[in-house]
Amino acid sequence: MELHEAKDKFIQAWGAFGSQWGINRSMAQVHALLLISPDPLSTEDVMEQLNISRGNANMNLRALIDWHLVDRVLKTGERREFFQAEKDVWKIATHITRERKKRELEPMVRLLGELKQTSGSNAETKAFKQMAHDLHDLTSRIDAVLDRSTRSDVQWFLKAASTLLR
Amino acid sequence: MELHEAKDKFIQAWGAFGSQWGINRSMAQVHALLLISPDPLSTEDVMEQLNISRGNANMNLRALIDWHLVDRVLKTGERREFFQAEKDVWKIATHITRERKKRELEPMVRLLGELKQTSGSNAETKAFKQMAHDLHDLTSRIDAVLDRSTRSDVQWFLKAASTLLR
DNA sequence: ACAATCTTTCAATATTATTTGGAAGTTCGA
DNA sequence: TCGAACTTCCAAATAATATTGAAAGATTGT
Repeated sequence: MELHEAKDKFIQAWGAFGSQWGINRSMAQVHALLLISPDPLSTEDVMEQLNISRGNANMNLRALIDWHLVDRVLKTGERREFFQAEKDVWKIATHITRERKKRELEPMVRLLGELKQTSGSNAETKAFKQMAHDLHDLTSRIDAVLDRSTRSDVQWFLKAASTLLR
Repeated sequence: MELHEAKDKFIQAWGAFGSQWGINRSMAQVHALLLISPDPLSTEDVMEQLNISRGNANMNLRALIDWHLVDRVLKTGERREFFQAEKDVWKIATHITRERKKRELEPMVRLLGELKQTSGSNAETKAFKQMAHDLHDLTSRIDAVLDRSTRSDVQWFLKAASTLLR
């Protein structure tokens, strides 16, 4: 396959994949573009290559910086900023995981913790409390794991599971 | 907190959570409603309690059945169907994981496998191939783990990680 | 076979999310 | 301080997605 075709497929696929996971298509595409670019790109480069507006490029670049997936880079003698993606897939995975944990998992754990103390003891309330309890237990365990596990723990787990269990 | 307030909060939160993860709000809300209901509900019950149309209720119930998150139940002497959610949180997690693996992860692994063989050897192509290779490696490891890991493996991992690493 | 009751489909509509593009803001060097 | 070069903001436009509701399709008991 030719490079430009492959790049294009990758950008499209990453965009589609992202939008199935609640990340907007452009943000995922900008990320994809930076991921496979050997050098940092300017806002204009991103606009051109993806055919998106300046505002859109800017907003998504900022969001990616927020997520720690992209860094600003200054080139000496250049006024404008350049952007460069983190290329280490483990760091990418970690940053995405941490960010979503903070934004989505933690609030859910907190809510479930409250809900499992709902007052009452009829069948309906019992079913509700049981579910809140079980979900709280699962989500808080996951939360704890994400807090404490390191890259090497996860690598070990993935390796162990994918070889030992073969 | 009162039951009806708690139920409502849970349904809203589950709906919002779902939509951040690419699952539509109604599907997640129907799921939430069934999760906390001690008895199976009919389509009409779902329509009333969530204020959604018949078509919408029906479509999302079918989708939940597809995902193996909800079962049809027949009550003797009743013409219509009732619906009941799987209540075991581990089974819920497993079914969601398996389904998303099949729909999203597997196609991505396949694509990356192709892309990492792109022809060429200049800096741009090399950067691209490297990224495709790294992502393929990560995603296929995750894929392998999801294939082989059982409930008890995961429970063990979560427990070990959340207690030993404390 | 019919009527009653329930389920499914789908085109129209409504809602929500994303994108645009121009205006305002910022920074830097002369 | 000014103007050039760039970045950010945001209201309006557009696009994508979800929902409705009425009609068609099934199924069951008589």
